[in-house]
Amino acid sequence: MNTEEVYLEQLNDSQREAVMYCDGPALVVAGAGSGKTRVLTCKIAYLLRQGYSPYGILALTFTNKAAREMKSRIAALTDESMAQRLWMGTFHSIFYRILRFEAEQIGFPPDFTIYDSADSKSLIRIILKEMQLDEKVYRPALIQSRLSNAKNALITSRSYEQNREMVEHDMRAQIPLFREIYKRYQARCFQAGAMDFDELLLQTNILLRDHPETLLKYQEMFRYVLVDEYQDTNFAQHLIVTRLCERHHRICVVGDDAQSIYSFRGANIDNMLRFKDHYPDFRIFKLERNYRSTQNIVNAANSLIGKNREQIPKTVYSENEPGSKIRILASYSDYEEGYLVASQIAELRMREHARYADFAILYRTNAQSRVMEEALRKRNIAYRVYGSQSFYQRKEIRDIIAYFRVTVNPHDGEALRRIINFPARGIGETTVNKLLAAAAAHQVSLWTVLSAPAEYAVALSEGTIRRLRSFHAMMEELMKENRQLSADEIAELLVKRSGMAAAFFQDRTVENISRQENLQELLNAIAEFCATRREETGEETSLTDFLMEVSLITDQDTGREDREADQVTLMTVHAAKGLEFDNVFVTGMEENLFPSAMAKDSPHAVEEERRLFYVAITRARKHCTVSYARNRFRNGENTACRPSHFLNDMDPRYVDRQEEQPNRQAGAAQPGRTFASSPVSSFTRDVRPAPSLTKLEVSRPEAGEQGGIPGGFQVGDIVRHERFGRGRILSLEGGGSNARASISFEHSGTKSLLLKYAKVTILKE
DNA sequence: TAACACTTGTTTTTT
DNA sequence: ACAAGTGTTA
Repeated sequence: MNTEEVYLEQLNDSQREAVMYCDGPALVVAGAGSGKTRVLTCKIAYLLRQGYSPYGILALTFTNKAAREMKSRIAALTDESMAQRLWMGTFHSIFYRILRFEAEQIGFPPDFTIYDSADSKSLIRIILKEMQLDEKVYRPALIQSRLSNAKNALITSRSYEQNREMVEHDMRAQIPLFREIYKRYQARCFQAGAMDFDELLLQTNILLRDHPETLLKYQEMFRYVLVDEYQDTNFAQHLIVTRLCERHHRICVVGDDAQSIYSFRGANIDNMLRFKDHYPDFRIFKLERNYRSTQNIVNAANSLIGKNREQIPKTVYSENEPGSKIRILASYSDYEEGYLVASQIAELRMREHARYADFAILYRTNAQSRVMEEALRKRNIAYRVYGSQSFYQRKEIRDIIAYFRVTVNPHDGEALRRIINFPARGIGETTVNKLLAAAAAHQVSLWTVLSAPAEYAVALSEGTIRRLRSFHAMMEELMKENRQLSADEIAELLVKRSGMAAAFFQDRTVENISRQENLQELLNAIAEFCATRREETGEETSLTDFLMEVSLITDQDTGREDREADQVTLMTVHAAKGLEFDNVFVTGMEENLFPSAMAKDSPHAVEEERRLFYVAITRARKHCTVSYARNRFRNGENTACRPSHFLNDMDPRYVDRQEEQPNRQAGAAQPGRTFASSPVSSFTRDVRPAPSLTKLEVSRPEAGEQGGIPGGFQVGDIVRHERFGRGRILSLEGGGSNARASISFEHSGTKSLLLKYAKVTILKE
């Protein structure tokens, strides 16, 4: 190992093996906090050192943010230009790029734009209206998810009609016309030169399936393929990867089945579980040592996930300090929960000299952030809420981006509809409806009708025609100028010409000022983007290029991390995946909230919720607190809640339930009250002693099994246990991870403890 | 056509 | 509680 490969020394054995095995398909099962990203980045650096060209490496990540982070870590290991040249990004962004390049082959214009889910929903509603279907029966959200499922399964609108299973399902679900909706939806998207997220993956598959020479080109181009978060890939993504690697088999996928939490988006753990079927010559690497969390946190999380049936056997362990147990915080109401969490944060911060930035409050649904925010504000605790309404979801930003889209691709119907009368220019609903009807009747785009209303027999008043013409002329002019200008220049022009700038200047209300600021922020972002590209590549950035970046940006990526800002982080558990914090509060642990009520009747879904809870707990490095409320304000009314049964899924040995308060109802706390009558006790009663103890032990790591007693314990040692106090070791039995000690405690009697878990320290030998 | 009040549904997570 | 969609009025 030469000095250049010094980074390999920082890896543990299994990490290093995973990094250095490059001769065939590799499946890396990476437990939470096991250094997965490190393995991926080191592996890419290693490949580069082995002589792979950066252009020959395709690395697919789950979020843009993850890609950015990995890039910068690779840049640190190798150099900036290497990292820059890698094909690294999300499935969607990489294949958007490729599809634009190959657009001709799939019959799309190279400047095709992206419909985000709001666009796609609004298109669905237009189609429903057109077909005169009742939105209560054909619920747009349902249609949308069904569309997505079909596309993820690679069922095109044409094959859908021939798919008996699908069609019969729709009959039963009382939506027999779904296939017609699908057909029209596809036709409209095609006409608009637009693809939704799922279509990107579907079309990529079609491209690779129907054009063998193109497939071959990319197979040879991507000499090595890596996929992060493989457990979250759906069938369409899985198939793309399979196709790209089917010749050379140089593939490495990394994932953790225990953290698969996106099945609602079509993610399928089977992709990971069946990796061996696709690549019989594969090797599996398990990263089982958790470097992130204390033993208590890891053990509690293990005991929880042990309740799931479907999983790859693995044994995550920690050799960090035992740490404190998972604390459970019970409160009377969501309001009180907020108060308690805020107090705990303040207290812990003082005690541990922590920063606010070391804290995270996690919840199942975005709606829960409100109460927390309120509580934090009251205590003057700085915080930052992630998700909810991201920058790119704001109306003014969406509007200006719609202008960009139309400039690049005027047939983009959803974008055009957004801006046709914004800012108001006298083209009202009636007019738009007439244009839309004509477009549908003649099977052309809205823009085409707008360009020549008379040709499509649209009856309009003289004034309306004039206004349409003026709008049309303005857009044409912008499109023309766009050919000469770079993205930042045209953007600025657009803001002025469209009248948006003026509209926000009209009256200086608070909202308008904020809108203006947002607009300015976007312009700054574009300018920065262009400047960076100019520096890096020496080339000008077109509006199309910028749009490509921006269309696939999501909340997850907007995390413009002010690492400096000392703020508590508030986010959903989903959003927290991949992150870590010293102190984590998992809130709202109640039945029908976490696990979600939606999961109730599907064991599958409950397991996914449990994995979600697992993800939540394993974000914590030092302290993890789990809280629930007995009453919660939901959907405009107060609802009584029961604690989540997931709380009982954690082995009580790693959980501290002493905060358990007798609940305060009228009649108040009676310490001696019979268990059966109290709601609290029904909870307490469920705390079975070490329910899965034996199972857990059996599945513990065999690492060091051959060794003797870990920790150097000997019979006769005086030890201290966090809970039981001082004691003396009477005898030792077993070895390695199964080593047990029988300890006689001064105050708590004699107990037999599994040394792996027990928080025992030697006082005197 | 636009502004306003009213009604309605809706909350699970998101590339 | 809230947002989005609908209907009513000027």
